[in-house]
Amino acid sequence: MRLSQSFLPVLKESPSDAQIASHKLMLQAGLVRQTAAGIYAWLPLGWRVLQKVEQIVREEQDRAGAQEMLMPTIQPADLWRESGRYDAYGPEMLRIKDRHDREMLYGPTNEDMITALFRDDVKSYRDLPRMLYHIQWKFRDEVRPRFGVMRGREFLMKDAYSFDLDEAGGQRSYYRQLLAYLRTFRRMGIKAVPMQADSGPIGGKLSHEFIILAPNGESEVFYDAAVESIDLDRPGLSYDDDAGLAALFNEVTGSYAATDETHDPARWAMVDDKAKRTGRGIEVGHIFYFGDRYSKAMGLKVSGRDGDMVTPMMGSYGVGVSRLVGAIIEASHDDNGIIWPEAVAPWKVGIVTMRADDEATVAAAADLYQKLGAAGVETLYDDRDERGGVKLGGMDLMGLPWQIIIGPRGLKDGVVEVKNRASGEREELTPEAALAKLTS
RNA sequence: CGGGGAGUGGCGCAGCCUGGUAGCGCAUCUGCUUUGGGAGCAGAGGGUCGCAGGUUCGAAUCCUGUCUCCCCGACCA
Repeated sequence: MRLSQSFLPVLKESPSDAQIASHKLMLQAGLVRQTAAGIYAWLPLGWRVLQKVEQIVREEQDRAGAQEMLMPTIQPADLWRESGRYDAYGPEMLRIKDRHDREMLYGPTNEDMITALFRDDVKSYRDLPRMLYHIQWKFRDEVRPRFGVMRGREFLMKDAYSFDLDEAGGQRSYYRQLLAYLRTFRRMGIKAVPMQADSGPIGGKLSHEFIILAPNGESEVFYDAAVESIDLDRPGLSYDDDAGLAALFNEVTGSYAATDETHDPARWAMVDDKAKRTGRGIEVGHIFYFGDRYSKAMGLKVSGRDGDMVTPMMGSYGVGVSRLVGAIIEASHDDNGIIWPEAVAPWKVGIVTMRADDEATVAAAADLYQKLGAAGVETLYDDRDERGGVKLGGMDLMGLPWQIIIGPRGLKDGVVEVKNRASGEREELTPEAALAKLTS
């Protein structure tokens, strides 16, 4: 992408609305614009990142054996009456009426709908187990949205649902998602710690939330460093290996990890002092096993092996996709701007010309831009007629992992500068060497 | 929902107390000079001061109502 032809509005000062780093940076670097309280438009830069995050989530769900589908944002109220949640769900649910005065709502989640869909077409134990997911916008009319996209009213969420014949099967599905989540967050280049969670109003026995550590996190966290070093690539750990999955689960639950809500000082005291880790965190995922809570209420039954009717056991597994974008920034930035982990960066490389009026500079930049593109490296080329400093500041703010800085001074010696955003390291390389380095 | 704060060119703000017809920085546009970490000079464009009433000869400014946004708390992916 050539910056001169793009819509990437970067602000010199950050709007006064924003309070925390990620929110400020998202506005300043032009990722989002607020449309109403807790509702955001995603501009090209933010949208690219959001899609990267979404794609990682999607790939890991697919690997775990879940099938993607798409359910609507608008749902009929009657669906929620069936599960008994329509009246139970508070004012966070956005209730609307269509022109025929039918009661509708903008979905805050989809357990009810998926249960109905599954019920209507699945009749036999042979069709179980199944795991389904979709990535869709949700709306929860929070009393007080804040922190930008981390606590918005409208948000993009991946929610998966598992259907199993019995509790053991449900547990297996849960373990699979646990592994999928650990792999998902690791791929994004962030540290997300699984913590035993209170399963809350949904009810159920198994529940974990995944917390990204960030100084501005909403809750305080306490955990044993051992949970950070779980090997996810070891032999025997696969989605088809029950023993391996169970071992993983034991490893996760065997180490103390809790937020302030569930913190147990007595158990905490038993953790080795050297392994104790505390800090603040942001919840980016939550997995639940809730058994027959919805299947029972909504009459989901299948014929069992012996001809009897069986009520499937369910679980649901959420990832706050849009929230993750904010959370990643919260966990990865400095005074100059965002520092994207490469896996979610909007572009891998940014090219800056220090002198847009120097022919050799522009030619070298255009050549590198073309070659990087041909090699499949996502590159943003700042070809604007701006001063070097302005462009460098912009690059730092936008946080692309690599910058190639090209100017007459270096070209005189046949080199360009390659800068790593995260470490700040700079190297002077020939354009060919720079190309080789960034395409390898 | 309780408590606090704010709405004035695109962004950040001053002006309001003590009414007299709107200003500053940045951004934008034009020209010239500049050019390796957010340039200088000269000029230009852009605002019914959130909205609605009221007081007054006159309202950004005073009064009433209303909407929106932000912050703290309670609540949440």
